[in-house]
Amino acid sequence: MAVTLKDVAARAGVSRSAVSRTFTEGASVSVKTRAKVKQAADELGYHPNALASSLTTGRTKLIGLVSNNFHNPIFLEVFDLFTRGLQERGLRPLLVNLSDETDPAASVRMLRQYSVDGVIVASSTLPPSFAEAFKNAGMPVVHSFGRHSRTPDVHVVGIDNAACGRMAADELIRRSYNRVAFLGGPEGATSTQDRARGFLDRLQDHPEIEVGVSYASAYSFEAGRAEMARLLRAVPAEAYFCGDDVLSVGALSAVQEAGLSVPGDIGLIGLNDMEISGWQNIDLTTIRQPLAAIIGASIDLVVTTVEQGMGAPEARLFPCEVIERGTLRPIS
Amino acid sequence: MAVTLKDVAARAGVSRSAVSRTFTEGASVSVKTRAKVKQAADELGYHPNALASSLTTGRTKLIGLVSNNFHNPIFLEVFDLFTRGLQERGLRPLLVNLSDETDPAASVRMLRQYSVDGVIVASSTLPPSFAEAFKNAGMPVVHSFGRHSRTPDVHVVGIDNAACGRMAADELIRRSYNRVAFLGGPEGATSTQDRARGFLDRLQDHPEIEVGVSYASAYSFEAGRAEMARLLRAVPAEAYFCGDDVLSVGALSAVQEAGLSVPGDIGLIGLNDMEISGWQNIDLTTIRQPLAAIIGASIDLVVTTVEQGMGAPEARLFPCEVIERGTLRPIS
DNA sequence: GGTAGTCTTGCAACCGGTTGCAAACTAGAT
DNA sequence: ATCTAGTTTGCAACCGGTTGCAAGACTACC
Repeated sequence: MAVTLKDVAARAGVSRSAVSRTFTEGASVSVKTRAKVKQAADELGYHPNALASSLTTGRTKLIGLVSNNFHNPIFLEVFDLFTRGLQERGLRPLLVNLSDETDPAASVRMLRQYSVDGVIVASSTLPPSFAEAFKNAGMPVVHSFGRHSRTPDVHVVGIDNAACGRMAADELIRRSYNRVAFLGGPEGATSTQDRARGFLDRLQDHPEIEVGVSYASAYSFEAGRAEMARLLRAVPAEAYFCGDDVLSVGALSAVQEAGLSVPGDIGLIGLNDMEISGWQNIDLTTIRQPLAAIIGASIDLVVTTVEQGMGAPEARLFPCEVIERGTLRPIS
Repeated sequence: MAVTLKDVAARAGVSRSAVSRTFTEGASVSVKTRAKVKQAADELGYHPNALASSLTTGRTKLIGLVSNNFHNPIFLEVFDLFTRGLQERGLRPLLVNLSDETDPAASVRMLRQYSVDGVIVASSTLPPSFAEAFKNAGMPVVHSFGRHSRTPDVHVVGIDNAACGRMAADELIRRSYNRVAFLGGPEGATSTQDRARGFLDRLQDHPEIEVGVSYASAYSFEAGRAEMARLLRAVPAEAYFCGDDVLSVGALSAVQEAGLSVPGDIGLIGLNDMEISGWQNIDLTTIRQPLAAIIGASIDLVVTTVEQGMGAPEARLFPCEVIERGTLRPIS
């Protein structure tokens, strides 16, 4: 059925090696031979089998793309950028969904069986041990959206979550809110921990401002809505920094359902700047993660790790910016 | 670096064939040998290389998952369901993003190079020729969310778009709207054409109702918003059937920006029931596609095609249901 | 103990490529 | 025409597995 090297070789009247070399960058073939081979290949519709060649070259050009975030709309953008970025570099994403997994072992095994060249773990909720499991199995790995650490064990690309927390605090301080709070994602997520830390740190300099902290059970609309509804039953803060846009939208919904207005009664600032946040009927003030830069850097990093081996684990962090829309009151 | 058959064979004191057979379902190995091999394999941390074995077996367990829909939130759910469904069956999704592609040739070549066992084209906007290109290259293929046709050229799984159009029309008729309209996606998308057809067909039975049709330039929030804004500058209909939820939300935004209310001034019914549509601050009345059923059937179909070859092309269509929320006026 | 039938096993060839090596060829210099 | 250096080429071994085949081991039965 499929056309192989041998067929092309026979048709072009050359050896199999000649055909192989014709399709190998930088191999030694004469112009004449190459032309003969090319023509025979075209006539037969031949294309080299990437998997067969991976056997000898040790490269599959397959990159495992591992995530557990299939409910946060931001991840559709993430997948879009990853797949395009990888494709542009001639790499193929092998997608692994570990929504239900708590143990990396199965994924490690699977990606080893497919001899992926490298692995990108794209998640802000998976613990560092996941990425490390891949590293320990000898695979080049990058943790995107992972935790910033001074001494990372694997390459990490993302944002400085604590800095974002401070940025959110500054934004609320500038707008003279007197009672503010952090509405985080799951308490166990490192991203939430770091954002909370930065937020609270900065507010320590302002003892006149009252500060609260609470956590939603997940990074999801429903969790944000439920937590805000709970908060509204007591005396709510004047403004909330939500640990993620999807939480913000949930919170926004709860506030509106309670008959209160945003930003009139309660101010909200999120984090991520997902596409939906810019929709005019959401119009969320938020902190934008430079997604494209993060993903570009993740791919670069995994590629150089594949090519040159892993040097010292690196943390590449990108600065965020406040996107001002309509959910915080204006600066007075 | 990696542990191979040979290493295990040496350690267990058996031939390579024995090791291979130990890991092959239904092969003939004695209990004793199997035990020896298993132990040696465990000690060495051996796992068979899936790609190497694919060379002889002709099966990679790789399924190409091809899409161009990376901006409609519904597709995050789609990817979630596909990846989980494939994983459960021991298959791996190789993701192909052809957002910018107009020509299937490159994707066909690439998926052939990786010897995928089958291909799933998941898109309601790609023309049938894309799926056919894979079929013509000899790959088992299923077009999910593709066009229903009495004589399909490839397997198609999805919904009966014309029936959905009729369903939307019925819903508007039941609510006694006198001036209704279809607000479609891109005019070239088969899904939009069919939905329009069903909608208009049904309304032909009601000559007393005034009917309009217009098209947004894409299945996107912004396109829906722009088109609705344009419509509002003239005399708008009383209720719109939007060809997709993401269009509906855009339209909703435009209506609200114009200072009008939904469903007070204008009614909206969408199609898809994406997660966001259920968010309380969107609360969109819509027609739900049974996503899980469609995706399950797509996987089943591609699997049986891989195993038994492609019989007559089949169209599996699933019924939709109206999800009543808050964007149509109550039945009077 | 002998024999037929069934299991198990290793050999060797093969899947579709790549690559080190040495032979064959080419071109240039003398 | 001869020699040298550099290219091009095919052979054969290899990547990590699978599998048809025939020989060897085992079981059961007479």
